[in-house]
Amino acid sequence: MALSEKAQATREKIIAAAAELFYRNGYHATGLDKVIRRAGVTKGNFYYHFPSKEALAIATLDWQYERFSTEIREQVLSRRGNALEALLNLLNYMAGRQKKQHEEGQILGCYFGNFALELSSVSPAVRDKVNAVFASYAELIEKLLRHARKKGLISESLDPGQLAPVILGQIEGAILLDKARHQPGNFDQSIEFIRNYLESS
Amino acid sequence: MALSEKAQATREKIIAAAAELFYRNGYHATGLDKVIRRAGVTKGNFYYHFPSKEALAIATLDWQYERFSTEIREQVLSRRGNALEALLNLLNYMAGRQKKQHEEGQILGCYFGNFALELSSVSPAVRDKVNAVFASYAELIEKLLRHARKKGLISESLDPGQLAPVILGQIEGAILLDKARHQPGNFDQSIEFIRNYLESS
DNA sequence: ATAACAACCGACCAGTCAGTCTGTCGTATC
DNA sequence: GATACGACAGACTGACTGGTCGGTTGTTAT
Repeated sequence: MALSEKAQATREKIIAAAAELFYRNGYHATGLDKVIRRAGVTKGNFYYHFPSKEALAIATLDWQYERFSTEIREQVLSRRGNALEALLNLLNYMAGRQKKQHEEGQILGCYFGNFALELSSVSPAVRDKVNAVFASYAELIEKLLRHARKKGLISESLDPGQLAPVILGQIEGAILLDKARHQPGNFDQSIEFIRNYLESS
Repeated sequence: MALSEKAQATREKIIAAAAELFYRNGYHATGLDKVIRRAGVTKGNFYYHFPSKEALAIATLDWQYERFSTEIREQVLSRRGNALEALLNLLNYMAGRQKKQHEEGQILGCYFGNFALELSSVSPAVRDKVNAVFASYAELIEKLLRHARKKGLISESLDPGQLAPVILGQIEGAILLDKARHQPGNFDQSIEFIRNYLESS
């Protein structure tokens, strides 16, 4: 088990390096050699841990999902406030990430959205994984909307089940536009729009 | 000029082949050899017309923009109806394209959105081009909203300049989600949402 | 006829791609 | 001390990458 811990650390080093490079340059534009050099690992070692580059991609998706989920849980959902505030805090938190990236040089977008567009028409495995991630986030939004509705924070006429994917799509689209524009702004505007819609329907 | 016409035809053959392959498999996943084989053209001929693969990508973006713009103009905007109906027709027309793709096998998404996410953090030239395309579409939406507002079809309280990018983002996001889900549906739901919002604000 | 040039041909290049293979090292078990 | 195995090393493969280059064609102007 002592060795297994070291192996686990190696595995994570590879995933972390790959996630960074995939995020920055895209999947196809990132060679395996770059990944293993950055991870400080050899070819043989890589293929001991992963059967293929595609498997690595999926591992990074799982890893990022896990990281991002706990980040949200700790930084956003743990804060006190009602369900509607929690939802808006979540959106603002993500917008803040965008802005931070912009200050650091460039907006890299949504890790899952990037993979969705680059690979989902070419790799079913990646598509399924990305899809599961989106479904999970839509579910979170739906849950918050349901709570908000139950507490009377948003109108009874709003359908959380229908609204949640719309909001998720709005977010992904705003991130895409901000990445293309190389400047944040669409995201904030979308949040403002959603907030206004939810509060005045 | 007779030769120039033939050369122009060759150039367009290359662009058409590349656009199809880039759309289907992505930019990096598409080798130049595949492009020239599909276009029925040789390597030398290709590099006579284009200085690089990146330049080809930009040419396809221009080409697709031109094609799609005239398609919209002829199929959607020429039909009679007020500005609000025109906007909704436009959205429904795009949703119809999605559905057709789905019936043909798989949803390929938005050509510009795909490039935006795969290349805009890596190629400034592509980013600028995609950005110009988005700006143009946002402008079209804004124009329709302004007309609709002037005619009293939508509320005075709605700001076309702010709303247009939000709607564009909503569309791009819905397409992304549909592509990831391998199934249309989000697009229609988004249209329904937008329609409802515009008519009842 | 010939010169000039636009358009095209395809062999070739160095480099990179994902992936394979043989082998080694350290540790744990017997 | 031998055996076994998990973890790693890295040279190597063949296919493919984007891109180059010397040469050929077809047409047009002189």
